[in-house]
Amino acid sequence: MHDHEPLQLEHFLPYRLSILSNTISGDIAREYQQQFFLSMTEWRAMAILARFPDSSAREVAERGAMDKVAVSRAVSRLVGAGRVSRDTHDDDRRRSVLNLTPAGWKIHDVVAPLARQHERDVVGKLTDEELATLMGILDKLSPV
Amino acid sequence: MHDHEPLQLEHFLPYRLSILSNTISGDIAREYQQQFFLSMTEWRAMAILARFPDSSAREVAERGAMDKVAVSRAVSRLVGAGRVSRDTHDDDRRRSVLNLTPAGWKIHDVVAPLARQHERDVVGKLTDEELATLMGILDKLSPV
DNA sequence: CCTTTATAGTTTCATTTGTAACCATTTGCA
DNA sequence: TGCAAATGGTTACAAATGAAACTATAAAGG
Repeated sequence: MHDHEPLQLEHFLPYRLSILSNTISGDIAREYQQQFFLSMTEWRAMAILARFPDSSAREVAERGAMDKVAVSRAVSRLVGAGRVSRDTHDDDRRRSVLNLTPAGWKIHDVVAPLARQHERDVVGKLTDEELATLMGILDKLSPV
Repeated sequence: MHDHEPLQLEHFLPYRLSILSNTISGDIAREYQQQFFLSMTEWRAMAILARFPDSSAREVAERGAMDKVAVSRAVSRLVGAGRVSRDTHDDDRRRSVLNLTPAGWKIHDVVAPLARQHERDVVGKLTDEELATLMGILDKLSPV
């Protein structure tokens, strides 16, 4: 009678991708959350500020594909915790100028290697060719 | 002096994967959320029940890699909306026996093709070889 | 100039989510 | 048996998130 055609979730790309991504990100996050009371958004903001000092909140949001409210909140907490400094831009007083503080760098220098190691563990399961293909696929599929 | 070695987020796999996955899942979700007031978790539960009728909440959680609280809430809403029926298992009265109702199937039969089409759009950007490699990678990296 | 419009960022409020504690029932085993 | 441990599921409370409204500053156009 009715031909319902359920999805085969186990072969459904968006679903599989979402599980994999959550697993990987979650595994890393758990480690630094315990040690530093650092949310994923906060860590992402810190990583961006490490790489692009003097960014404004908007730039952090753009580079991290996060929304500006999330960034605003993450930055307030980071500033409150003394991990990020917030100044006002000289030429545009709406804009903030964000940077890691020494305390922020100290955390960064623990978490970044940890994240890198975790990535190596994941990537280590792939052949060089698979990795290359995967990066190519990400380039193709990713927005921007 | 200090050698801080910031992460290169733009080449950092967990980060790129997370952006891609959120983009893809978010795009699909936006469509059915508007039309049916259906959260991603609810839709996922429905898709699982379509494919595995008579599942218990725990089975839904397991198959969907969701946590049991999320499932419990999604199922209550679905039952409340008349989209899923909940009975008690004959041999184990702790266990629920869940199924799509006719109203649930009706929604399923709209959303499933929509999801499939969206996947085709995404997958269409890849060559056959890339897709095969990607699925292989997902098999390798995925838990279970 | 001075008014309108755009941009940076924050706040507020409702909703969602995550964790832990909690019932009810069932299972394992002394 | 009967009692502790395990399991299925819900509830309660705190924290995270998202959308919209809001403030402050800057840019654009008459």
